Amino acid sequence: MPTEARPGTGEQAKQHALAQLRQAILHGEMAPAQRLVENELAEQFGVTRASIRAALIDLEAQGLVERIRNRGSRVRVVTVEEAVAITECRMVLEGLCAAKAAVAASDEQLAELTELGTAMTKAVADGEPVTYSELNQELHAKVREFSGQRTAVDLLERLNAQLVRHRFQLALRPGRPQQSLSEHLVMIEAIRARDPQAAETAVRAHLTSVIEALRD
Amino acid sequence: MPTEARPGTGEQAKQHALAQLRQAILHGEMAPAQRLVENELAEQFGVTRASIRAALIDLEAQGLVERIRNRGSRVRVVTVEEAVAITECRMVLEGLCAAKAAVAASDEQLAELTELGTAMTKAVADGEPVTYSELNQELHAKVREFSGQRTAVDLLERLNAQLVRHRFQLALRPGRPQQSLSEHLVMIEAIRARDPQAAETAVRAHLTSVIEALRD
DNA sequence: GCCGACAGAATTGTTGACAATATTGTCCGA
DNA sequence: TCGGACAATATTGTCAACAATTCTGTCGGC
Repeated sequence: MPTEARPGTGEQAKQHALAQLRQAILHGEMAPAQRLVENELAEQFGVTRASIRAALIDLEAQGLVERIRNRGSRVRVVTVEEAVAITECRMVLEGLCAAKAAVAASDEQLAELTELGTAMTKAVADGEPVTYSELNQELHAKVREFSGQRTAVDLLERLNAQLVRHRFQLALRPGRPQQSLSEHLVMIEAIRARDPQAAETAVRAHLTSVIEALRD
Repeated sequence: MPTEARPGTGEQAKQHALAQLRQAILHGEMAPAQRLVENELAEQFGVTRASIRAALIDLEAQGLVERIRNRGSRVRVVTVEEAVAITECRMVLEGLCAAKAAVAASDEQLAELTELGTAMTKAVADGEPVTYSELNQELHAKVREFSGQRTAVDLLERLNAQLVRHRFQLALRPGRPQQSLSEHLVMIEAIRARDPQAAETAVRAHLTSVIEALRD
């Protein structure tokens, strides 16, 4: 998945440079259900309509945009129920990754997790929810990476991309970081102990809590 | 995901008619690593290259074909390790579905599962591995359907599509249907008992056994 | 005043041709 | 005979124009 939007020198594949459209959506620069007109996008990004078209097909497959026959494309809106369903899938898949990571991670990687844990603790103590949210994502990403389960990682990245909008809301909720933090620390500890069963349980407990929070 | 290939009357969207390419791959009509030249496919299916192109992008997102810059497309070959990784993901996701189905299924739906169980028992007794394999898939599909978890179902269908080639090999292995059958019956019983925990455990036990079988 | 039909505008779907790139085969020299 | 450079070929990537479809606004009839 070439999400690297680095059109700097070669500018060889403009269609890949259009993965910046993906970034635009992920960064919330496109309104929730904004219409995506191919011509406008083509002009905006300085490429041809065919490239935009290919990019939109890609994004549709990733569940980020919706395309209706002869009617155009919109950025897909994820309802709360969908967000819950997605998070349920995340729950079991990340549980799998955590269990694998507990077995497969190197000692250096374990140290990285520990480091992240202290950083997150500090972020919560300092009352910086944004920093915490970023560290949060980094932690989950590292666990996925250390699992070596490429299939699960692919699926999870696809799922996570659909949740950007809901994630922000969650991080800013008062009291939420505190609960989240303790759950994460349990998770890290389980992986450090190289106990796959405990790691999976911890991850599922955490995401169960996220689901409850999502339901408001 | 409009995989409905029904070009019968309108023949309106040729690009959708090209989802028959998907069928061709799934039915094994394309060699394992066969080259897929856009021009050839365009002529073969009687559509333009642009449509084929869009279809290939779709199939790439589904993990069925591989596309390399300026080099073309091939049908993706799934190694044994990948098949194991995919099945691990299936394991946790189907576990989720089974747990949900145990709670959400109607009594009629439970009856359907029971019926399938007896049919599978008969197929094994009669020594018909092909019939058994079909019933097997039907059972898994029904469990997914009854769960009402659309996200998980989408992911699972994507994953299953990548396993077609390996599935056949497995079903024809001597002794395999017998073991598989008993695992399936446990699974059905757990769902009928409306015990989500037991259902998830049963599914995971079954797919763990499949993974071991995959490893030869 | 309301409803259906019709024309106009906007947008996507499709087509064919052209440019960029990688592979393959060939030729020359050592 | 072997190795490297170079041309020929095949294939994908990109582009602009055309056709088909859908939506919008207006008009005429009831």
